[in-house]
Amino acid sequence: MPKIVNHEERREQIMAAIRRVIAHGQINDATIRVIAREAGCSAGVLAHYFRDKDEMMTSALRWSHKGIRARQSEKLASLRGLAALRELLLDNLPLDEERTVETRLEVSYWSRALGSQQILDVQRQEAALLYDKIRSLLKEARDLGQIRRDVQLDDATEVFLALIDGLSVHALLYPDRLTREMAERLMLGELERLVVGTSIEDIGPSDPVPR
Amino acid sequence: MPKIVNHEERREQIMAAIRRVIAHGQINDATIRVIAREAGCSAGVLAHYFRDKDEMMTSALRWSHKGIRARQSEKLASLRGLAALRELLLDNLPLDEERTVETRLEVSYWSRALGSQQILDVQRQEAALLYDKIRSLLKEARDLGQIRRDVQLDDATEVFLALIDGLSVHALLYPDRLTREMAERLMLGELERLVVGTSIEDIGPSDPVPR
Amino acid sequence: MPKIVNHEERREQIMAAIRRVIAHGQINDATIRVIAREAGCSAGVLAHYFRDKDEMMTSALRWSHKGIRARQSEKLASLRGLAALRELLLDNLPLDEERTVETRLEVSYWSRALGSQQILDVQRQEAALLYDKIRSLLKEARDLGQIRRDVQLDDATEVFLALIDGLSVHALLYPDRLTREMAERLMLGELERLVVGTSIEDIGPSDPVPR
Amino acid sequence: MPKIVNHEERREQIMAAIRRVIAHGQINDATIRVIAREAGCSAGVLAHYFRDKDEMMTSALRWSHKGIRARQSEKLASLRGLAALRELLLDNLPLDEERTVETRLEVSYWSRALGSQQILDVQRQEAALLYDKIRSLLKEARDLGQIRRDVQLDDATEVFLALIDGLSVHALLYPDRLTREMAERLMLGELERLVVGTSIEDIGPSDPVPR
DNA sequence: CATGAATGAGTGTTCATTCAT
DNA sequence: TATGAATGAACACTCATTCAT
Repeated sequence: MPKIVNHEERREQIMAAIRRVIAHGQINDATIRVIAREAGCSAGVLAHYFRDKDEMMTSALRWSHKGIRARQSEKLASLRGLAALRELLLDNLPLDEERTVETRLEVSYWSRALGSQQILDVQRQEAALLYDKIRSLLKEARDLGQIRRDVQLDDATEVFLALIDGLSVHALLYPDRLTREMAERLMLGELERLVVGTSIEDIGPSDPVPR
Repeated sequence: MPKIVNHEERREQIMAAIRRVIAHGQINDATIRVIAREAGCSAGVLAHYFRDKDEMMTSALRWSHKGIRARQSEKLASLRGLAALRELLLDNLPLDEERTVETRLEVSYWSRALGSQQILDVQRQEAALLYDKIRSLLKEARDLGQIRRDVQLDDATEVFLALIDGLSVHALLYPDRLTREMAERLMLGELERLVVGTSIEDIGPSDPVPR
Repeated sequence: MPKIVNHEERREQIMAAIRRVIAHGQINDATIRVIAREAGCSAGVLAHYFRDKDEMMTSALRWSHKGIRARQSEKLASLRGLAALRELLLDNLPLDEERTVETRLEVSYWSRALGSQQILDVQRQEAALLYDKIRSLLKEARDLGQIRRDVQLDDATEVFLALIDGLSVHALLYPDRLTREMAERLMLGELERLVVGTSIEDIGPSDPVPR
Repeated sequence: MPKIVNHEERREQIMAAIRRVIAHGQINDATIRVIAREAGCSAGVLAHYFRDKDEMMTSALRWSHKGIRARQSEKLASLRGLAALRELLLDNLPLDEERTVETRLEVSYWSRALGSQQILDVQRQEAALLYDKIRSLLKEARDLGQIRRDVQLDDATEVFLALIDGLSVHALLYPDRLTREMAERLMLGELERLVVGTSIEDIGPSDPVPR
């Protein structure tokens, strides 16, 4: 029998290497050779696990999205409505190292998406999932009477999505101006505006996560 | 000093070529040869006007910023307070072809900024200018009694900056989801929230620009 | 000795795969991986049956020659002199799919022979066998009084060998110009020139093979 | 002004290098780096003169054909009919070093033609030119009463083409068996068969060229 | 100033081969 | 035996840069 290798596991090791490379520098640094060195293998081995570099990069993006979704699923598992929305919005900000890396990756791929339909599709699809999640949580919160009845779901969703990416890119590029604390506070402030009668603080502390 | 005029003119032709190249495809397509062809000159000539490619790309970014500032200066020349702020916020959205190209360029450079201190500095500096402008207009509007007294200037400025880039990147990548009209409406909606007693419509129509 | 039988059987499967690969495309397409896939086995297995790729390719050529010889032996088993020569000459032309594949293989290896003494030796050896066979059949035909007494055996043999490969390569590369029918007719015409007093048609029909 | 380089001259230098590389070894040895070294320049420079390697190889083949045609044009300039035909047939055999190199090149490309429509087209086109030339000279010779009235032009042309390539490939691969002298003699013998009443020797000596 | 030829490092990719399992 | 993972060199090609003209 041949050397037993978990194919998917190996792919993930390589995708993790891509992630680290992009996290350290810029996406253009992610060459086959650099990725291979970061993954601790030779350049040729990458060909066993990815058709070509495009698939490697696209897969790395999808894999990052998958990880984010898994974490958010867990975080939101026991939450509903406003509390869940609050967790989701904050989780999409680069408030710790892990999420900062995710944001770097995302921003890096935006520029690639401008020239690659495939990458654009991956991002569009993921953005649509986030859109749906936010919108459904907004609706749930409204149905639960946690936020104002007159909130326009579609508009509010778009604004939150814009704030997520806007605050994220600014916290990433200008961390001295927009600290993690400020980003979190501003996002919570926007959420509080929708809340009926009560202050956002009543929802509970952000960290640790309320359950 | 005709030489200097020609020199700068030639630089601008080249930077305009870079802009067009990035507008068509992605920033990685902007190679020396492609830029030279787009500028209608030979590849070697670029070396006379720029130290190296990094300076070329950085200069092209600065030049784009300069053009944006010039346009906004003109638009805001006869406006004060809320009306001026409104113009400024809308001008920073990709609501026409020209500004869409500017947004493409900006987003493209974000990914470069993650690996280049020089580009990062250029963007940080420009962001600081926009920050100051928005904040001072917010203050002016508040002093004029156009917006609520309790508006936190720094926080509101950050939120508007986040909305600018968040709505911009979404309008750029997902134009089917976030149309230009929606982006404009959502931005105006956020501004309206700050206005005292009156609706945003009272400020005047967006197009033509009120003077 | 069943192992040895299986071993040779496996070798033949692989060599048959090489033949099919070359038949489809060009000899440079015959990579280890492609051959393995065509043979329905893994790439590594080939190392068990051939020292290296050179031996694989050389063996495939030898195997093709062996097959051709076997077919011709059978065809000529009950023939003598002119009739046998006629069969042999026609069998060396790409007049059906099988022999077209053989010709593709042969022509492909010519170019390899220019850089590989080993392949050159294989081809030289096979060419010598064909030379001897043609010459001996010519002599037999002459001794039988079927062809003219003044035929120079060596010269005529060389001319037939040249016609075989010349007509073959042209029928292969330019089938629209030199059809199979023309190639067969021209070869028979050349043979007829040697025949005494009688027409080549007297020898008998070409298909089915006279016995 | 830039360094003045005769573009076509430089292309020819490179194509000559390709020719030499193939002449020394096999066509697969003709890699970009080897060709560049043989041409005495860096690998990158080849990109200035050829779109890609395919164009390089195809151009080298066309250039070889062009040289052959030029030589034959000169040789045949003052000849007609049988004498011209004789010169043409002999010129297409590898009877000296120059023509041996040409033959090596041609045989090498045959195998490429099996997988490249472009190369096949180049060869087919050249073969068609040679076909036309031989046929027209045969007709001229027949009209001049130099060869038999009953010669079938198309058939005879095909036979001569087959002999050219057949004798060439054998003289190339098996020079010990088929010497240059034999190849020449056999070709002349085939031509003599067509001549009326007279021996081929009456046409004149082969070298020097009769004028 | 302008040219474009030339360079050489670097790109993604392919491939024959080796080897632990 | 058989596997297929791994290697590392070689491949064609691209690119920013240099420089003689």
